[in-house]
Amino acid sequence: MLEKTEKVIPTRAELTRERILEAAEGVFARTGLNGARVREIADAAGVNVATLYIYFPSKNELHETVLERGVRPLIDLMEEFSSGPRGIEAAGQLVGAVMKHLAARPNFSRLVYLEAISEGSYLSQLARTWFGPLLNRAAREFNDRTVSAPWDESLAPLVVAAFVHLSFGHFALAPLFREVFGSNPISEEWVAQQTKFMATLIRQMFPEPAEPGADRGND
Amino acid sequence: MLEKTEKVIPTRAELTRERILEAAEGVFARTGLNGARVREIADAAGVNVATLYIYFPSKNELHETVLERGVRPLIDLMEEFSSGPRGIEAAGQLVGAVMKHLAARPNFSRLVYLEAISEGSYLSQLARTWFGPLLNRAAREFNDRTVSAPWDESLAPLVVAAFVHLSFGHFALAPLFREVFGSNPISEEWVAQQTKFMATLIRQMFPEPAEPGADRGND
Amino acid sequence: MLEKTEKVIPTRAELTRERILEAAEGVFARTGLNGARVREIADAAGVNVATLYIYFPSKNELHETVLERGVRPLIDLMEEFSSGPRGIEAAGQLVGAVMKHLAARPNFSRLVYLEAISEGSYLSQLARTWFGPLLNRAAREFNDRTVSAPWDESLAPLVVAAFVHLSFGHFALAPLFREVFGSNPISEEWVAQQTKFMATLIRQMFPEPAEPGADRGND
Amino acid sequence: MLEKTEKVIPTRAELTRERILEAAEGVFARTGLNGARVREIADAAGVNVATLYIYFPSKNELHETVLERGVRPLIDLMEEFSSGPRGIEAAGQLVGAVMKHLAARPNFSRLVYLEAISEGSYLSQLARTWFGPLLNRAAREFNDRTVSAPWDESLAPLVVAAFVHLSFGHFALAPLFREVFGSNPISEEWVAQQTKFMATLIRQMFPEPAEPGADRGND
DNA sequence: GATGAATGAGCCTTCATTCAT
DNA sequence: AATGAATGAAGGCTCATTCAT
Repeated sequence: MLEKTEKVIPTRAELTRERILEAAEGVFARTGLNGARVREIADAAGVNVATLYIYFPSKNELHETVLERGVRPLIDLMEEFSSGPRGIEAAGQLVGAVMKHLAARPNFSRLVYLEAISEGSYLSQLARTWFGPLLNRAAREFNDRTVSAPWDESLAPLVVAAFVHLSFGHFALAPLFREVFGSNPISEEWVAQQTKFMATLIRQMFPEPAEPGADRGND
Repeated sequence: MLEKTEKVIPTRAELTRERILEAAEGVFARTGLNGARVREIADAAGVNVATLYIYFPSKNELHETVLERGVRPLIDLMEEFSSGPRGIEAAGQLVGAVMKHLAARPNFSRLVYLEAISEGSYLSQLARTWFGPLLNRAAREFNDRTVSAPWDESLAPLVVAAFVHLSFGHFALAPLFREVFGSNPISEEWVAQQTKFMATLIRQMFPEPAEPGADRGND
Repeated sequence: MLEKTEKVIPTRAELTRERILEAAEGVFARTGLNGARVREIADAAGVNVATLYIYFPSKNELHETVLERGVRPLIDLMEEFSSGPRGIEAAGQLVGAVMKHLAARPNFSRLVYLEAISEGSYLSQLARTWFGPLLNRAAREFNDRTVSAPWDESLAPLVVAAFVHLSFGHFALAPLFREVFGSNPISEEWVAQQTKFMATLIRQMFPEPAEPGADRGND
Repeated sequence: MLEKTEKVIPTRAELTRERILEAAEGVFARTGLNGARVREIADAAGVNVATLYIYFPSKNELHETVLERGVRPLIDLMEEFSSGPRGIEAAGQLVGAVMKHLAARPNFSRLVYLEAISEGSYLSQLARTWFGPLLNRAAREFNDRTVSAPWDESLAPLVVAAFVHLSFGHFALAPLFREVFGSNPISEEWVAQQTKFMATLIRQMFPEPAEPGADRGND
């Protein structure tokens, strides 16, 4: 777990700042940077608009801070795992951890998608600090390991991208699938199933024939 | 197919209308409904703002018309396939056709994602007229057919959703992956690979070992 | 009556022009010059907006022409009477004739009021060509004739103004009184009564006890 | 009387609001609701347009508030008089009080006329809350009292309407009569004369035969 | 530190007017 | 003579942002 004991008593100002960020995340996720109204964020945070401007110099910077606040835990996660062991097990655990984090902040996935679709100014930062390192490392690992048809080296980017689609996309497109299937993709059960689904896919791609006794029965 | 020979000479007005729709699709895809500036759309279409309002009563209705124009071909596609044969081959062909259509209109995927993320007013229409019927049918077919572990019935929604992620998401997230991998996901090669990847996944899920002679060679 | 036999066959263009003027009068009366929409006038006249601009160079000039068209008969009326006999009988007849004309074009009274209230550009023209000559002559005549208390010379402008209020105001304020009294001031009966009321006022102000046999029967 | 001592120090916001209302009354009176430019009102009030919209949600509602602000004193006046004594004296005093109020706010008469002519949305409210009660009561009183020819019951609405014409119309048509007679109807002298004129008319209509020595010779 | 009040800039929309057919 | 198509110039209204208290 992360250090929860350090920040013992948050200042009143820190609380206000946090409330604003929380409110902003929701509004940005729902309406996008352009559609978001500062007034609405301030109202949702329970503060005056002028107060909001004491904490953040502009709507754009607030938006950026919201994104930063969202990736930071993911970066921590990645670093944690990148120093740990590799292999299918580790991959599965990373996927699980990411899914858990995204489930805790469903708005973040939407923010990332909005940023990507609109080619926002924070996109390249996102690519550089998280998606880039993670996906490239995963692709390398995929290539180091893959052997059997039908998978081959050229598929690496697609495969790792697929996991982004299945994780972030799961939360970003949740409203669509809720409408289509009548049940909420963000519910614990669905998230758990989606996580399991991704783990299954990993195992399907890397049969791990060498390790007897493990992961029997899948194809 | 539908009459393509009747509308030989489009009216000047029809051309203008089409130009506006085309321009609007691009702007909406890049900035979302809220962020889109009518002025920018008009400029991109090469018409005066007032002209735009001769053809469309409001920005919102223009947006809706753009979405309608995007789904209609997909609906046609679905109907065409729903009356044809079923099976893995057909599924693969549908995936291919959809990918081809999405590749031809990369903006449309973005529009769908934006609509889903922002829970726009057209989302339920999208769910009702296309995603709903298609995905539910696909899920049923998946369940009719699946047998072997690790796949089971409860996975059906996730699996069909996965194909949405891999197709629409491929185009919607293109800017991110371009940044990450340094090459353009919308390029013909990548689209072809992604299509093949999805077909591979289908075959992996439905091994079809029993039916000799059927569905041969579709890879 | 006025020459109706001269304009035997009006040109098609003349008819169009007349239709536009007629429509414009209604729209201007209801919404004022500023509030009037050229499109609405054209629609009411059953012509294209561009057509309207063939007949009238601008909305303002159309407005002015409408006003001109409205005063011209009144000017004729005044000239007719100014060359005729004077006296109470004549005054009563003029009032009756004016009321009849205003009743036939209830919109015109409104236009005059709108022009006066907004101090429109045609107001001084109205004052110079009609209200001025008529009211000043009437005031002079009032002074020539009045004798008995409580009326005295200084009241002349007020008295003649009163007749403007009671005639033009009757039609201009018709919507208010319709609302208040539940019956339509523009109806024939009410107009007749109002005319009679004004005649009574005239007689009250100028008792004419000396002239036996005069002013008989006009009540 | 109402508490005039309570609101000792008006808020800054209250002052701004009042400034806007004052400015709006002038602009609306001159140009009508349709012709009025919000920008012009704001400029006249010395505030930014956005500020205006903090106080009033729309131009229409501002207009309505201006009208309300104008009638309220008249309603107070009416209530005051309706609980007092009746008779010619009282009628004369009411007329005088109304004239005084209208003279203090000459724009209000114009607003009423514009609303009546354009059959605005506030007209029926005006009719219900002020003109209706007042005129109907006056008409009843007229009928209760009148006896002698040439006045008879059916004239009641016309007679009370006449007083509206002579009071409100006096101010609404002021620009016209200024142009015609070369002197300003809104000047104190003219207003005083017009008030006296109306009082004379009242006395003419109700000779008050009981009081010997008064108003001899008219009828 | 927080807020009520205010504003410049800009956005969606409409309007009077023109042009090509 | 008439019209469908198009436009420059506002107009009403909102928004991100600032200032005085």
